[in-house]
Amino acid sequence: MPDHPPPAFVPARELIAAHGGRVTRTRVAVIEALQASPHPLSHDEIGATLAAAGIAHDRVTLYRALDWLVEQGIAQRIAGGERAWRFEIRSDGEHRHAHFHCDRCGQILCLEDVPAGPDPALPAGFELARSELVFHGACADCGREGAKAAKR
Amino acid sequence: MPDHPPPAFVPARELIAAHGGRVTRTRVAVIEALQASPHPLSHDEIGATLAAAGIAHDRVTLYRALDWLVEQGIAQRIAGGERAWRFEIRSDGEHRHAHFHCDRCGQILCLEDVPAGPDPALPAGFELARSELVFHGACADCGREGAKAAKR
DNA sequence: GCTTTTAATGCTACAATGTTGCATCAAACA
DNA sequence: TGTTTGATGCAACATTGTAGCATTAAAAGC
Repeated sequence: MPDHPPPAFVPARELIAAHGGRVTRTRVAVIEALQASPHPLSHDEIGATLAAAGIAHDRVTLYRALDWLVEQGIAQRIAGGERAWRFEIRSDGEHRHAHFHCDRCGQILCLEDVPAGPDPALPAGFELARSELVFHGACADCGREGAKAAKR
Repeated sequence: MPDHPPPAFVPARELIAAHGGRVTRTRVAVIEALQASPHPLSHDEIGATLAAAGIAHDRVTLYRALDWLVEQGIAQRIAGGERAWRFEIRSDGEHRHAHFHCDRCGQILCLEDVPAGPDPALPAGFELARSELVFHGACADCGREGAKAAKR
């Protein structure tokens, strides 16, 4: 179903070094996991990926690695329908796009074709840093099964 | 700063009864708190309002009261920059508008003039339930103080 | 290659937010 | 007024995220 033409990503090691950070197992693995995924990943999912790759890691370390990536502009956060954040890699020059959150399975996917929209006219004194456009509903897989236990 | 012309809200008791729910202190107070606020309130803020009004309440009860309001379409959730949800009353027939989240003070306010935008063309099989357009940055108050401890 | 420096890591402990189960209470209705 | 059952209040727990600090190892200098 993911129909992304895989972008030519900058190698993780270069990306990290270019931002003046130390190239560590954790960071490399996190970036590669994000790059390999067609949709934004949660902290939990990334942790599972690292574990599957046999890379020992601590919950806190992962939080901090992700914080650093966001801080550096390498990755970005998307607020899903739950409390947890999702993360996706920020390909340089890529346009900001909207996201779709499936309220049943919780999956978030990128709507590459839907731009995040124009900047609004904000009241005086307000500074705009970024915008988030998230659509909610049921994805094709969940929608087919009819309205089952759709909470929230 | 809030420049809302206060909408003529349906009295809380009627609103609850119209949805087939029991008219309880908690629900009435929650609805009135939301109706009185110019911006979406967090669970915590609502709890504080109830406490200030001398209405005994339990954390869980408040969660459930809010769940019910959302379920009934009386209120709606907005995902802020933190984990916690914000709630606002849904005036009937009101247009969906965007929100602004101040990354410094955490406040969310309504951008009444900014529509939530047109529905996107979703892949086949997808069902759209609602959309959320949230802008992030610094509000006028926080922006004036310059970039202090602006994390995330 | 070896040493030094300090950024990252991995613990532990904790805070905040939200959920589940169940006994009790009280709103609505006869 | 009594009955029914939706709503509440409590306790216990789950999840997500943060703070402090000792230890490790990446990178730079020798």
